Amino acid sequence: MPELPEVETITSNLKRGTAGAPSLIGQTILGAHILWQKTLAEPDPETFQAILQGQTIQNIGRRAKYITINLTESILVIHLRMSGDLRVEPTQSPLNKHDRLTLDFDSGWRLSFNDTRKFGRVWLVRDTQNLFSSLGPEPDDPALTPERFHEMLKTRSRAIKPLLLDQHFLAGLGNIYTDESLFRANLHPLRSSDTLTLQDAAKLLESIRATLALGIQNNGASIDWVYRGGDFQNHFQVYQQTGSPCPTCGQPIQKTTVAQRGTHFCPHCQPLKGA
DNA sequence: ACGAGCGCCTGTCGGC
DNA sequence: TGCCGACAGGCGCTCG
Repeated sequence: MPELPEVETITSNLKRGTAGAPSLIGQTILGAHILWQKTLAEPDPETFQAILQGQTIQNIGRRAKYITINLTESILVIHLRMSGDLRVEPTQSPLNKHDRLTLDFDSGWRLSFNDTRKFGRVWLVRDTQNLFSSLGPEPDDPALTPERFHEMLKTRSRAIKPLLLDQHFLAGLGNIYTDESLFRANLHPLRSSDTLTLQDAAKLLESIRATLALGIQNNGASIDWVYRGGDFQNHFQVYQQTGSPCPTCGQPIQKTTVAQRGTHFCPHCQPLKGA
């Protein structure tokens, strides 16, 4: 499910609260329930429960596609992977199908990690250094200038789509926002990264930022049965638009496979140069 | 350094 | 209707 905009939406909902649930800031943890063992990456279940007990949520944030929940003495880190979701509901309400891990708070509310495909992971750590040290920059980092981005692209010789999907290169993009960003930048998904000019790099960076901002503005994208509440799927220009006319030129959008991922693009607006 | 293939999982959809 | 393969918003691993 989630790429940066969806994770950002979920994070800010937890932090600010919603119409149906309070903010988690200030809530104290009574206990944890682990319903699927492999969801907990570290530490072991006993240590996890013992450490969490009695800790209070101080802050909630996001780094790349990770959600960070700062507690009194530890940090709870959550990655939703493909199908994960976080829900805040009354402790008395029945568990949902595919709930994998839950936290009960003293306020009578519960945070549940629901994850159909069981790919999601939860860590409880002292600090996030080990988890985050190899991540690329956030796309909206002001230090990421067009010149710097151009340098990063030039030092690699890789098809641009798999490179953008690589979280060690740039953090936050997934399949949807990569396809949409490349379309906006008029770049073919197989274009080799070291052939981009400074102008290409600047346009790509601007396209990534605009696409992510639009995604966040629309609370992310809701597709299939997984994530609900977002509207960005109504703004897709190429993703899942196979055969539909390109919004710019009218030629049919094509679908191929790049890096084992479904890839949507306009062959006319995104011609392949320097593959 | 790079890309391909696969594993991890459950659910949905289209074709027959 | 039922079965079966393809596919799905992610990512870490091995291999060549």
